[in-house]
Amino acid sequence: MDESALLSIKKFSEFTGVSQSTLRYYDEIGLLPAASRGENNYRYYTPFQIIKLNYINVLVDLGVPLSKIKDMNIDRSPEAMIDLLSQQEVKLDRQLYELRTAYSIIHTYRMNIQKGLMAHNGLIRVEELDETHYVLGHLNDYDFINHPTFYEEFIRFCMAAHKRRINLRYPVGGYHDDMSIFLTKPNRPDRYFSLDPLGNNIRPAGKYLVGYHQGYYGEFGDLPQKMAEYAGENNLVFRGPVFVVFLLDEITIVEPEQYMSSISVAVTPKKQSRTRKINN
Amino acid sequence: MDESALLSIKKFSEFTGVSQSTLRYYDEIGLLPAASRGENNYRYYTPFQIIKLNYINVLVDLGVPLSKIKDMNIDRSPEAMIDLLSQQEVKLDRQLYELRTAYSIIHTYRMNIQKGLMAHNGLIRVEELDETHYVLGHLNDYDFINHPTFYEEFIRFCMAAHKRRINLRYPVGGYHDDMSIFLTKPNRPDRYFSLDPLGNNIRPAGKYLVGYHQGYYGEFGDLPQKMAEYAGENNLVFRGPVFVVFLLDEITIVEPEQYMSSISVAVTPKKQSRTRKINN
DNA sequence: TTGCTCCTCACGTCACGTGAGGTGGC
DNA sequence: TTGCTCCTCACGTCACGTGAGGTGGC
Repeated sequence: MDESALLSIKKFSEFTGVSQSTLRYYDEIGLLPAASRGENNYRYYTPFQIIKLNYINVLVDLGVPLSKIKDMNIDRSPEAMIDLLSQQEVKLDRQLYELRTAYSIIHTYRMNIQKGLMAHNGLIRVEELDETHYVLGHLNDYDFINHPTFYEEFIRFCMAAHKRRINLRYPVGGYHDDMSIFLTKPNRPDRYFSLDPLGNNIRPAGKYLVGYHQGYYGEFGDLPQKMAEYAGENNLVFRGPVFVVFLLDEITIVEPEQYMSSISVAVTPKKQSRTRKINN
Repeated sequence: MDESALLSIKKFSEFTGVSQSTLRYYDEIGLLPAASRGENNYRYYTPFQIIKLNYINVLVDLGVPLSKIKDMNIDRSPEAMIDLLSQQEVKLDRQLYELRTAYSIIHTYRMNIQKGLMAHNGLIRVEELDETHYVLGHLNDYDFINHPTFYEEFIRFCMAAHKRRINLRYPVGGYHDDMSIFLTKPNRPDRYFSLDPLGNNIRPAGKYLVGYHQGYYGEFGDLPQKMAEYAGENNLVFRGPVFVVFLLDEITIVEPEQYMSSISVAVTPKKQSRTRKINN
């Protein structure tokens, strides 16, 4: 190949799509030194180096650090390359897992915010909810301290969560063993839970009575009673635990009075002759 | 909440899983200032700040820059949060695409290297190959320059590839229109191609005669003739283009004499009475 | 005196991007 | 003289991690 085929850094950059500053950097660290230097100290590259740079780009895209690429450059072999590829694949697996987690966090938060925006204070209605996974925290103990409030037990839950490997990246809510307990002590959930999609606990799909309340954590006003009345009027029986989820909280709202939470509890129709539905 | 509940930086770090240096950094940039400073200038945090930090962690995990989190902290609203989540989702989509590409590059390279390691010079055999996608380059012109070789046309292909948006991250090979052309000019492929899985061209699944050659690019010795002889002896007819793929090349091998390439061409049994298979 | 927790300050990281200020040939 | 391409050198980036050297109370 004759000298006339030498490429200036501008041409080389254009042919490869790699910026001039990157080429100078690769030259500086010895990863891809210019083939020669002109009298004016200009860098000149051979077309052959396009292939070399291309190979570097492959490894860069795979997330291999430049220092490792340099090492591989000197000491390469099929076996070493297979090892390197396998190592990178493990890293990619980790990244993929983190990506999936990020997607599901975004999904969960966006759903909650949207529900919060569409609700209004005191709204009560029956909703068809999908299956939801979650992680349950420890039993709350409201006697351990002189002034045990909803919020302080919640802090305790957060403090314990890290040790118990509960993922607090997902929204957290209050869990009452059943509706009668919720009615007597609405601001003292038996436990807290995290809406982790990888959690072992499952809230099954089905009909739920959902009430929405605007205001600070754990203060529900007359909403619990209203929900009980609603159920009575519509011949619904409460089944299983009560879930309190914070749809709009300090993450999105400045004023605590505008926080929005939802209370969900599974319901089934009451068995009685008036409904003519004895065999359901 | 009384003062006794204040947490030293060590405790706060333990409860949240965030390192002390990170906490000092968040304090420094005003993202999460310590609730108070002791007489000895120690940082003290309130348990309430666990929730705040937790919220910061969520956004950090989503890839939001700290400066943006700080802005959101001051000026938050459900709508702003939904916007932010949607923006991050677009970024994640991009990352996911790049991850998938990286996986398929690793897969392609590893397959090639493994095939190269298992082959030996002069090996010829029929293989059942899967469907493969690829991108075809321009028609090579061996008259444009005084000394046109396999390698120099390859360089031209690389130089043109970037402009034609051909992804050179995948392995590249030589393409001959059919076996008769390959037999007359084995070192002058009609085109080059890139093994891009997103390419529009498809090499269908089926039986291929594959020959392996050890040596420098474009020098195949008597392998083309041997492949033709093998086909004749085994009553095989060549169909369609010939693909030359570099299994072991400068990326993995130091000595050019040890490069390994494969030549693949589709084959079908010759229709003749001796095989008693007239109706296939 | 030793050990512990905390502090600040400075520097390193990684792969470049971005000027500032200068050169050499048309 | 102007315009173009190239050069080197220094500094910035982003989110911390890692010492060095010092403090304060038991």
